[in-house]
Amino acid sequence: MEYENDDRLCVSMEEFFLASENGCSTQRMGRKRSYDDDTREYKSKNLEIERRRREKLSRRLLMLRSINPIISNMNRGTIIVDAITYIEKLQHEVQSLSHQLHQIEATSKETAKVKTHEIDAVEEMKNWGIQEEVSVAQINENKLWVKIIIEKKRERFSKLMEALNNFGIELMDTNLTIAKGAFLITSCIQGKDDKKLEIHQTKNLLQDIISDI
Amino acid sequence: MEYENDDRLCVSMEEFFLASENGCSTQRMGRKRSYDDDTREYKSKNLEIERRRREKLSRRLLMLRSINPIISNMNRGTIIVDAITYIEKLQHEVQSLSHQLHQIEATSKETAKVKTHEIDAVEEMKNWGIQEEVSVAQINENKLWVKIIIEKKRERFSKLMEALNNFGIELMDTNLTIAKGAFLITSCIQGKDDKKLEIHQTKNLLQDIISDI
DNA sequence: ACCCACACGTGAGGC
DNA sequence: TGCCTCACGTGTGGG
Repeated sequence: MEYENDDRLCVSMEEFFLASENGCSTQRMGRKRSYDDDTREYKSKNLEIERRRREKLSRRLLMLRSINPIISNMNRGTIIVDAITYIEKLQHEVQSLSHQLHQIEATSKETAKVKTHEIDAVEEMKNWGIQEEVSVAQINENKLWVKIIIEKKRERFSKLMEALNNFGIELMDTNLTIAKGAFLITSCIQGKDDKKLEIHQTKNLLQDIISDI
Repeated sequence: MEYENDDRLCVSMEEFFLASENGCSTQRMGRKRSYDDDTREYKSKNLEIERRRREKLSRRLLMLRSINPIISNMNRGTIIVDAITYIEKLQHEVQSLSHQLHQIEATSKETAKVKTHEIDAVEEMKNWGIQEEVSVAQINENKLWVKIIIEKKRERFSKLMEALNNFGIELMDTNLTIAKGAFLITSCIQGKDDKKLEIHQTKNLLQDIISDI
């Protein structure tokens, strides 16, 4: 009678439990007795409120279980202990991940700190009257010769070589001279996999790369 | 916690029914009294076990609350709902962090993929009969001249320059030639802040650095 | 038969 | 006062 507005969404066990209880229609014995003797019928006023409270707590417990991917059993106790272990697992995971991330960030900050040591390369180049320059010449059908003079910047040489490698250009007998705030790079280059390199295209490519790094 | 020496015991079944029938609310006192005279003493056998169960569940709930930094109230219900929101927060955090890390890792994998292109530097050096070498010579009171021939490895030149910079050694007019699987590095060096460099110490330092990178 | 987990109704106590 | 939360002892169904 009191169960007719039971809109709980439960899963198998409890649902079955409740359903059987409903179907059997056996009320609790104490309640039944007090209901038979209808002269009294105390009913305690707390009954429905308490029932709502239990219901709400049950819903929340199921909610807690539903967002936990690791469930060993659907006992009330194991739901909580599973939640605890899951929270600990997540905490460790977050800690580990943020540690890794922080470490990576620290190393990048370290290199950034070193970068501040080399601010005046442009000034030095200007003082020595050195101009930036990109020259490309043909050696033979497959090979080109390049000469690059650029401002000295940290990692710039590595980045240049990497970029050329990514564009399918192979470097041979490369030479790098660092002096007076400038990089002087000379190298023979040729395309990988018999790819032909054209002089003007290559020069434009080099200038594009250099302006990016 | 203080329930161990709680000597309130249960009322017998008949007594419970009787109390319900009469609507009389004297159950707890009657319970104690029924324990005092041991002629009745039904005790239901489930009592202690159920008490243990409640106790355990309470402990676990407290445990769940203790590992949760965000607590709005220590109600039984709010503990659970706080745990739910905390788990969701942690899940989002893990997802975000792993996403960031995965992105960074993807870029570093890109560079690692490039590294596989340069596995045979040692072979090439051997084929050309090139030996690794570290030479140091004195130019004047403050300056040394160094010549280094080492196997070509990615980032090795940058690391060497960085290491020397960290050791307080300034490089001038550095020259790097890359050919036949080897790096040929020549440079003038001097100590920063008028620090004197000794030939043998410097050579040992160079060899230590090279063996590390 | 036993054991376990749950829902129940109720009184106590805090605010 | 009333409202809300909790612990209690118990009945009951499933394994």
